[in-house]
Amino acid sequence: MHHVLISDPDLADNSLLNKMLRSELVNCTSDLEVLRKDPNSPLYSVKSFEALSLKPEILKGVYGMGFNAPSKIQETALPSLLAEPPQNMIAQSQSGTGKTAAFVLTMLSRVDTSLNYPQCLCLAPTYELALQIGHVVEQMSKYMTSLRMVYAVRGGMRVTRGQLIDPHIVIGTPGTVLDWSTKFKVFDLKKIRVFVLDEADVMIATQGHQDQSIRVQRGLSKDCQMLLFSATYDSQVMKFAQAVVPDPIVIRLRREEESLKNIKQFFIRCSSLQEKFHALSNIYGAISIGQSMIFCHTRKAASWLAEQMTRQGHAVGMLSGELAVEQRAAVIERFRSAKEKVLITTNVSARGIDVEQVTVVVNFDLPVNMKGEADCETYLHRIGRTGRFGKRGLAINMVDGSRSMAIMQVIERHFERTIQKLDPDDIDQVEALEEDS
DNA sequence: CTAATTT
Repeated sequence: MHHVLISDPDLADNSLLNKMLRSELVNCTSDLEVLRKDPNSPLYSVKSFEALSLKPEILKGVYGMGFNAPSKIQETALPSLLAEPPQNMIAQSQSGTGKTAAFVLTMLSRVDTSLNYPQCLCLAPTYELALQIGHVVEQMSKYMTSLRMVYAVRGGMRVTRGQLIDPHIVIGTPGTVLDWSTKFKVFDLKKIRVFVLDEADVMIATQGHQDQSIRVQRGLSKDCQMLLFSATYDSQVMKFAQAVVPDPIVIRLRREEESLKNIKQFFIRCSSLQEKFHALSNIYGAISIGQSMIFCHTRKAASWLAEQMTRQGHAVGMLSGELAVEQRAAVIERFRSAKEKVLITTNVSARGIDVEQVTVVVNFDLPVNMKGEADCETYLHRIGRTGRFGKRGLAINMVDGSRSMAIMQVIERHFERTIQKLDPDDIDQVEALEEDS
């Protein structure tokens, strides 16, 4: 039945879509919390991509990516994302649950490829994340032959002041997008119909990219659909988000710690930097960890550690903001294709980066904020690089001294999950863990 | 120099 309907070109029509939504969809799942302006209006959930009456070429792209059925967040978010009139959304869902596909699907559904100007705009906090989102756009739009996309990132395409660009979708980092839209005027923010903020909490946080993201947002038309996605929003940021986004549907996980269920967390107590390095070197010397990411607090620490590990004979990659853009693309590509199994990095890779083979995350330095306090949001994002899509993962925290022990305990209490002690000399412990996970 | 962002 569905297939007959999909082949009908009229199905792109949203009034038909709405009819279908009302007749075929069931109530939303119980572990998501949904807040709306009018809590009495019906809310729908969808169990198949067919039920969304997507354009056939988009549906083909979705299946071509190996997606068979909507993920949990997609079940609830997609009907609202695609409904007419467009609705704004603030969505929270754990790492690796299909947020990117959800908003890319929305952009592709709303774009009109017969109009040769940008209609969808997506902002991400880093260069690597912008590339990753772009890859999802490319795959999902494989059968939309006339669709064009462009990256607005540092070191990317050069533009000329006043010379309008014609891609339909712009993916970029905040500074470059702001330059393109306001300084160079190569596209009109007023013509954007879907605006996506990925990793939205860090994009609007005072200590993050707030200025540039909000300046872009203020240039948008009143009726532009605004979508905010992230795995985490601290209460302040959520409050600000709700003040900035008009009448949003808010979809949140009821329990944050759900996302930690499949990740085993450990700590190793050390007394100095040298000791941390030796403990780390022991771990990597004794066992073959699939693929892993090691997070450091500073660029300097990351390049120092990479050098030390290399000297010890480990093949490692290093990624931080001190690299040139071309180098960054090369490093992430080598890591993705498992040419290098270990990536030593900073918070530049804490969010969003999706490399399926990553089974271990090491916090060589625990994440702290500007004030030197535990940064629980970043912790969750970092260890969320593993255990994606319900797979098991391992997180190892290197603790040196009482201050970092206190930081770890704050994190432990925040998530109400025990972080077990690991003896750095007892490698068998780790091996057993690895087999487990 | 916390990290990221600022073609």
